[in-house]
Amino acid sequence: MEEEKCLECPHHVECGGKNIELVKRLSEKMITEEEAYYVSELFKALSDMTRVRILFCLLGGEMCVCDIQELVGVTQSAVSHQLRTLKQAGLVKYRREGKSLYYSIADSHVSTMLATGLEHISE
Amino acid sequence: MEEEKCLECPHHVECGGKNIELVKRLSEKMITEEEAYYVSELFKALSDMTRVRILFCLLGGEMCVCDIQELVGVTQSAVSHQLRTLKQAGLVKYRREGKSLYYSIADSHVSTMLATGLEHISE
DNA sequence: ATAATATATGAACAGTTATTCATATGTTGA
DNA sequence: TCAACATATGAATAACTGTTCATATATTAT
Repeated sequence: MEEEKCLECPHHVECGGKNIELVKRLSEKMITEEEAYYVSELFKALSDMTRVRILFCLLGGEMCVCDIQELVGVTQSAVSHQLRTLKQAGLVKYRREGKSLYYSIADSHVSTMLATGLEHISE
Repeated sequence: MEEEKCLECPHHVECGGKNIELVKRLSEKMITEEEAYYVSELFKALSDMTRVRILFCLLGGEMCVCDIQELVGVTQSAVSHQLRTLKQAGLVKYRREGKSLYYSIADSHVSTMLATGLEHISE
């Protein structure tokens, strides 16, 4: 079999070369490094058990920090640190009412991701 | 104002006590520790830039390791390690064809989560 | 059987992360 | 202004994670 050498990606001659077109096509409309970074940062905010539990609390409606602390069962400081991470990732928002801060889910994407994640592990 | 002491959660007398009912109701149908753990592990698998880029590659269809390596631009070893993480999280599956292993997205939940994540950061 | 190719794996190191502790900030009522 | 409460923040530490390097396994062709 007369093998034709591929100058651009010689590797694929070895690999069979079948996917050269696919690879080239995809690499053009591939997600950018920047997008991939932000997406991974978003999921990183969802990658901790305490934060997941906080978010599932908030699915029931807005809640102040001390109530979250009560439900999740970790220290005030830990909750506060984690809420900051969630806020920075755009997953929660808050409003002040007197001495208390009421946190809530930022938008419907968050609920969707949590629901989909829960579905996925239930299989 | 005559304050009534709450024996169960004295804390909430200070916090206003408004949310005692909410907290109690939610804590019953709260996500379990086990579920929260698995959900967080799932998102942890999505929390790395390299793995996100791999998954977005695979949205275009199944692909062998060397093609992924080409598109993502990291070493073979790194791709392989990350594919293992993705496989363990149930995010990808694979089939063998000759010397090559063809990886693909495990199910529609994965595409949903990626799409929702990408939407979320685009705002 | 041997060589070449495709992929996986284990160990090690550098970088990152979650919690804890102590303390600071902001709000309310007296 | 002061005390009490609700929450945030900074530093420190222990645990975890991703990459690299070297090597192992599996498949195919000769």
